[in-house]
Amino acid sequence: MVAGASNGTPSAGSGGGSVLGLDEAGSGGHGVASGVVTGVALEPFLGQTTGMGKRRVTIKDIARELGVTHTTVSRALSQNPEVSALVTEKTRERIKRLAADLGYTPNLMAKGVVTGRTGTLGLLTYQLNREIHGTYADEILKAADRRNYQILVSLDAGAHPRSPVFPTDRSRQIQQAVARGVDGLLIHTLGEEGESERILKAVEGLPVVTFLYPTSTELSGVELDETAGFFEVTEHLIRLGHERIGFIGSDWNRDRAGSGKARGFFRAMQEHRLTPERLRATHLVRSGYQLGKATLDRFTAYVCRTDYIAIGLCRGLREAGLRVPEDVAVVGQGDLEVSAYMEPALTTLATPYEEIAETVMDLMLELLQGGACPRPRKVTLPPRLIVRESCGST
Amino acid sequence: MVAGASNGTPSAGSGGGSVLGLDEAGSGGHGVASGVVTGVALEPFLGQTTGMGKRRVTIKDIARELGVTHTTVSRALSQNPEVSALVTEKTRERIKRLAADLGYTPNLMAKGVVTGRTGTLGLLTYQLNREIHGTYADEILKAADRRNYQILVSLDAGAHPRSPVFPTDRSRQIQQAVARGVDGLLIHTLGEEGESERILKAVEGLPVVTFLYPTSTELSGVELDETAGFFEVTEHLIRLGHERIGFIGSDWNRDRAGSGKARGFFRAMQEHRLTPERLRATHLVRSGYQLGKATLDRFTAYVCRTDYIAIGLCRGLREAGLRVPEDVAVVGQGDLEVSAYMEPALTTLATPYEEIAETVMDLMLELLQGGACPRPRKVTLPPRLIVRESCGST
DNA sequence: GAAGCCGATGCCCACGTGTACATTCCCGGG
DNA sequence: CCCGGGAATGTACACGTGGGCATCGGCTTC
Repeated sequence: MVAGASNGTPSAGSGGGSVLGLDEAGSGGHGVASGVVTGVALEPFLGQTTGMGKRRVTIKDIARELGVTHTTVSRALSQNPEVSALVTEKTRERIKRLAADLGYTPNLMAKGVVTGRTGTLGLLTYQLNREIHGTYADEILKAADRRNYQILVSLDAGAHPRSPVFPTDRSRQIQQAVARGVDGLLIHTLGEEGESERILKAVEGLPVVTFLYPTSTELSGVELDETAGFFEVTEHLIRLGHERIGFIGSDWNRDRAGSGKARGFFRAMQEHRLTPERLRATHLVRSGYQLGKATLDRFTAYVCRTDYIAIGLCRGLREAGLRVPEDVAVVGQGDLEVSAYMEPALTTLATPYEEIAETVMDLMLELLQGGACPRPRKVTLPPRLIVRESCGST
Repeated sequence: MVAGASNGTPSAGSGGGSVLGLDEAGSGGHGVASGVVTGVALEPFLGQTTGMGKRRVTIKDIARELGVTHTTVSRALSQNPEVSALVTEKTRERIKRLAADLGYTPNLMAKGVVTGRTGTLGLLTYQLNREIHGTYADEILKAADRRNYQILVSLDAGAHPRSPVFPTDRSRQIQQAVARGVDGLLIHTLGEEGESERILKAVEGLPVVTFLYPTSTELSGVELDETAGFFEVTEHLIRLGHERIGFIGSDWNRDRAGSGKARGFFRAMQEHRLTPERLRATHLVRSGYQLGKATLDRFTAYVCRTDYIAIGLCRGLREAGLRVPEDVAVVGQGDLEVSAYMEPALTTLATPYEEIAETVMDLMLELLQGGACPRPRKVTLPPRLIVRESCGST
């Protein structure tokens, strides 16, 4: 069935169904049959191996060629300087030379069986086509690469696309990663209360670092200090002379993502003896847009939960006859790629992705070296205020 | 030293030194000294192993407990029905039961050492925070998951962020993935001419499937039939009565991404005896915007290389006093998440991400089973025209 | 009743690598 | 000259799993 029509005469215009064309997109479950332990297969079933390509070069090959034992070769190529010092300078050079000539690459699986370490970490994350999640993944991948670690990515396919924080049971993904032999797990945003316990149970003592919203007290994690960020951004507006400032938060009660942001806003307002007021937006651009058209001149400034909402809000306000930033100030959060290109360019709280990723990796390495899980550590990083045009500088 | 300020009083604009104490944040190369083979370390150097948590349960444990040999346990838990049938129903049940109770998870590394297969594939891709790349990654991950394969992601960190198709030497990433023991490699978009040979050399006979722009004749790949897509979309406009249609393509001569699109457009125009005309946009939204404000009523319809350009164009046209779609029709390509929410909602050529991912995985499995690389196969899939509002239906 | 056969299981080795311990070699001090 | 000692290398085993072959027991078949 694998064969596309590549000729130039396409078949009418797919006009019918949903505008978005999501048509219950199928390609179902692929019939996972006999689960061994938990009812899910951890690995594909590979028929009999048909002698795939040429065999890889091993240390034994090098040893035979040079008339030494594989032990000597192993030592000569060891990453550990103490060990590689055990072999004569001359022999070591001969070995390295031949290894390079033969194109030897160490078999990390074999190494993993022996040492129990693989140099691979599992990353549990959500849909990568979301700019934010994608950026986190990017930075984690880069940070890991700098430390010579590789990343096995597991997508939480069970998460509902509509809600960015939707708890699902990720123990299957965890189990797969563990079986594959990851040294530790990096987890993007925990789900509901029970999840940390489930995770801890599933990983069996493996180091775990969470990021973004790590609520567990038992797991190490890096958190974004949204309270501090929204405090700062609110103060920024107050310094600019605004007094009637509205906060556009989430309408989702269970969404813990909103609470820290609201807290920072409220705290700043109260500290300056101003009355904090809160609006709610469902999600994404459209919601902000409607709000912008409706609220008119009740406020002189808005603090938005996300850039998405801020973008929609700006448009709505403009259509309602208000100018941004001359009449109304708007700030967002997240610093999307488009935010800098908006007119006016959006003032926003940027997430320090790279710093977070670096910290996540540092915590992980710490756990990895510190042996049997020391007390879990929490790190909180503040977002960075990027002042552009949408709140009228000075 | 790792301790963020989590109280509500942020310390001025976070301008000063690094909050984390990472000082000179780079955390550079991690002191990769003695490259073994090519001068880059393939693995992190892990000090001596400090007895990490509790030992995993192995088949030997199960065997000892039940008074059988590990061989019997291995067979009982085998994925291969022929093999597991070798064990008595009763014994098999006892073994499975105990395995479940003990929380046994197979050590896939050990399995990998003996079978030469790991059930892991490497994915070489570009920055994931781009919606398009992220979506490809998402769908590849899902398709792999359905087949019980796991994905090791390598980012082409060397690629320049400005250009989506920037050739860099990815042999290091490939080498790492190979060492880690992937069964095959999925590669997003080849770079310049020489790259396919370099890749083939680096993988040493490992199965490779490329997607999006696979130019090599030696590697299997799944290609998007942009020519057919742009032919279809152009015909669609012609059917709606348009005659003066402009194509907004790339200004980058070396960008092979543009050529297929242009070809489809030109072919459709010529077939209907119309004069094809071509404009060039640098990149992204702004470029389309400027074009929209400038060209005025030279055309009644525009075919844009990407949705980004189409979005900018719409805005530019509107500011120039033209209504979309009443005065001018606009179509894009890519079906971004926002495209459906624009006003007017954008008519566009959607990429069949899921279908592509499924096909990529099918090709890969074919290579994996077919043994020593049969002739490389090419599959070409057409994009799907999604008719919304921006070209005025009927 | 013996030969043959098949089903179930055990024994042993292999995979590629790391490492504790044993061995060899070389050199200097007595 | 002998012996101690350290440096360089080899030997042997381990890691967890899979598979070829041997073994053992019970059944059928003549």
